Amino acid sequence: MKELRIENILVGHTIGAIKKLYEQSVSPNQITLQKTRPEFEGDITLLVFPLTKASKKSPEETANAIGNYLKENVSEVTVYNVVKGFLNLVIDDSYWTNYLLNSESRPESFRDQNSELKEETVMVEFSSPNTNKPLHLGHIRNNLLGASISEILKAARKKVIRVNLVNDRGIHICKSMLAWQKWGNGETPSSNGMKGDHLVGKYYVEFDKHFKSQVSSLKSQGTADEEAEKNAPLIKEVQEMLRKWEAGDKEIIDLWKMMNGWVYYGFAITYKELGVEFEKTYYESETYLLGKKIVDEGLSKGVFFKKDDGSVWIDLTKDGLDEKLILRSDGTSVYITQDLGTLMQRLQDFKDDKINKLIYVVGNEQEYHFKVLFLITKKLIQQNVAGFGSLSFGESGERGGGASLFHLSYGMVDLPSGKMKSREGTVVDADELMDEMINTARETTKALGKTDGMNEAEAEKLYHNIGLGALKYFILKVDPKKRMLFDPKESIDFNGNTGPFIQYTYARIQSVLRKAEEAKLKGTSEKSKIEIHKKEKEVIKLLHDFPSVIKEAAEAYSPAYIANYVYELAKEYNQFYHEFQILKAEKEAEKNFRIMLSAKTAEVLKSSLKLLGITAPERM
RNA sequence: GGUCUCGUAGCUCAAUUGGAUAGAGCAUCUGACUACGAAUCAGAAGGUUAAAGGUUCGACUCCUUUCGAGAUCACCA
Repeated sequence: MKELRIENILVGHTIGAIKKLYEQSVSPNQITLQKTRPEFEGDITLLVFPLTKASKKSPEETANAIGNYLKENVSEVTVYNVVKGFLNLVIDDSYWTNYLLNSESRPESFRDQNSELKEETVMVEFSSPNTNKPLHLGHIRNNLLGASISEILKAARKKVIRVNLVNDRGIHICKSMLAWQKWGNGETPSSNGMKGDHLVGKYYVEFDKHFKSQVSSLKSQGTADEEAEKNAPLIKEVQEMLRKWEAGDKEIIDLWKMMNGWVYYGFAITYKELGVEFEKTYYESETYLLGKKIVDEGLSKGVFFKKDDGSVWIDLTKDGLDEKLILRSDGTSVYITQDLGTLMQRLQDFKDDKINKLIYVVGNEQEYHFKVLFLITKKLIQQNVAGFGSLSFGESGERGGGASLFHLSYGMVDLPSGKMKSREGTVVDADELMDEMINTARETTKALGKTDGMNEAEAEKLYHNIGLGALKYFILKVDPKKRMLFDPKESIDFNGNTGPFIQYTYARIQSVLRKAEEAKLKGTSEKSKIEIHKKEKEVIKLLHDFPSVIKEAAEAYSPAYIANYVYELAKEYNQFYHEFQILKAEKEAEKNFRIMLSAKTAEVLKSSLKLLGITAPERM
């Protein structure tokens, strides 16, 4: 059953007021409502400035007239006041208490409450690791964003398909392979106990070390910089290895399969630790050939053109860009070729799901790449290449506007020393960072003596939840578009605006609720009997905001909206908790009402945390 | 050099997309546990929103210029 929300009621009646009072019609988007600032009396404020065009009266006069109309016609509006062009409306307590009694707070329930949201199928690509090195902090941001946005979209009535794209082939993969072949002495993850992805990463660094020393010795013999980098024996060897790989050389393929196997085993552990899952994983090695087919067809239909050396290009000069390479002169594919193949593969695989939107969660360093990819897709659709013409995919990377391919471009995670670079060893390793967080959680929890009555397994699970809660919140609370700074020397906090703060608030409420149950208090309330206090109303108002916060977060693709909201709610509740007694309240009705308020708050805290991929512990 | 982002308290981040006196946390200082859980709460201090113009009822937000930081412009991914 859908409740009519007060905002909708007010918008409707404000339009009515303008019509009645000034014989003008205004559209709903001209009506702006906002929360009343705490220093003024009221719950909701209507901005009348935009309406003075219709009224042709001063803001104050207009505000008073509308205020009067709303008070007469909307039973929920009890009192109003006007400050400059701001019309502050007081909403009757019964509206808030009714909301509290009737609301449902599981994210799934908002699928119904947010009924104006469109139901559609969205594919979200994220993670997208390379198999030549372990995951680092940058990948963590990517994974957490992808996972969280998927949850948020689900709560906003979308059907979500999460996909990973593993970059498992190419020259960089061969570098690790060659280095292992030369200097590995048959070392394996089981022989030295190293996690597979870390072992392979070690040889990627090893390659670079030897390569650099070859380059510098060539340079000291008088070779020019560029020449040295092209002619170093190691680079020649690795190129030869890639050719053999593409030719299907058994020895090389076996080596590749073995080492990638190590990496996948390592990744699986990291993903499990992070709590990230996918409906399907794609491998570049399985889609790049399909990309080449698209290029062939595009060539014959005039989307692409061939240069004398055999390389294939697209001319994007009319679109304000450049000529862009699609296929190398030796016929091997590049990144963008593979992306086209993967796109087509996905559309085929999920034909029955009728995908409306595909979101690529990829860093902002690749904005140019996606601009090009989307433009190429548009041209392929126009020429009906590879069946693209029958699809509804658009070209736009712009937010909104019904665009079907969207690059969710997020900012880099920087260290105080600047950008992270794998080869230079200036990365914050994902596994190490998670371990550190869990250790800190373990130490802090023990120091606070919170493990009483827990067995070892429960305690370990708790440390994991808190450590990862801190890490996830730390990363997700920042606007995805903005770059963020991480200082490894300063450990992530557990106090203040943090994940554990919210988890603690939840656990504390659970403790109260357990005691309430022991005391056989039901937590229901006859709303009319009690007077609600300001702080209680503030909490209810925040609970009331939850559905619209989900909607906004989904539209902006921003988990930060959820993080900011849930922090606000936890803070507000804690203030209430300190100010009022719950189980020891004077009147029975107050007790029940406050238990109810606490229980609902806990539900929303848990639901919000879930949207961020964070677990709410029952005790901590 | 072309294109694109960004610049808010000492530090890390907010500001409902143009709305009221720019808010939080950390760090610093002060106070509150014999209490339904102190990973909490209350308070103090901290700002010419990089700078200068402009647009309008109203600008951290939009436009122009300057300064500063970063990304990108590969037969890399």
